[in-house]
Amino acid sequence: MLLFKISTYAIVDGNMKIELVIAAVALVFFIIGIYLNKKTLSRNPQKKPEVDKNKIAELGLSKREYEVLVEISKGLSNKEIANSLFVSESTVKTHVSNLLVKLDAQRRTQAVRIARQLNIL
Amino acid sequence: MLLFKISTYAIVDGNMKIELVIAAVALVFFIIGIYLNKKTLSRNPQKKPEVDKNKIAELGLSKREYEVLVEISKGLSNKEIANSLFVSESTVKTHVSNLLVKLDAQRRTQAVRIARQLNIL
DNA sequence: GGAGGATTCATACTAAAGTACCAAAAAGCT
DNA sequence: AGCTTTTTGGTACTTTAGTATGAATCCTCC
Repeated sequence: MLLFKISTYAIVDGNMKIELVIAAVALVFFIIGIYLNKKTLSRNPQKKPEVDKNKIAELGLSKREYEVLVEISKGLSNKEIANSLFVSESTVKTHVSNLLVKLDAQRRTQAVRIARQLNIL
Repeated sequence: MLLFKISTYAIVDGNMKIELVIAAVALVFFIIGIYLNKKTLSRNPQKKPEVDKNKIAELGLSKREYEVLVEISKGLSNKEIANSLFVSESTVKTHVSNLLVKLDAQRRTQAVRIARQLNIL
């Protein structure tokens, strides 16, 4: 609107060709159109697959169980997970077992797949 | 440009307010700007994480080995993979072993993770 | 038609994963 | 403090995964 007013004044002053003024205004608004459009599109660019905390709670996954799940998805063995979480391998196995039941999975690989589909990874 | 010419003629006919003409032209080009921008952005909308066939070849993964890899990523056991590919479990094990070496993975879960990072899944 | 990779399968073995069951701390909650 | 869930860990066991090795068949390419 401001730009529009300015262009109007330019005409009132009136020593330029009208076509030029129109061309200039058109160009300016053309660019503004592109600019605004790009901005709105980049504001929410991609629906980032964020971790769905609600679903985690819904499944009854405890904090520790979820941590183990994350480590599994990294491809770690039970022993490696035990080290990274500072617990025994027995503990990890317990968590894994419970986790598989809650995710309705038979294997850890399947657990990862299901977890991905549920957007909790 | 066509639109521009038309608007010029309208002025030559000259019985409308100049401000209105400018406003109209501005609006039209504004919309055109948005439209064109949206079109170019939707032409290549999202860099879809497509399977990188080159990388598969680069790793020396055979057709069958890759198929096994895909089944692994679905969370299937060796026995289940054997059934789905109509081969024995022994064969699957062979493929898995070779596949792990080529992907430089120690476990199938790790293979899946690496494969994802390489965009071959 | 022979060379070589791919696919198939087997046996025998080791390692890892997973189950079942139990039980003691630790942490939260009211 | 008392109750509940979580976290921890153990033993014992079964199952699955993975390795090593060897070998037959199939396919393709030259």
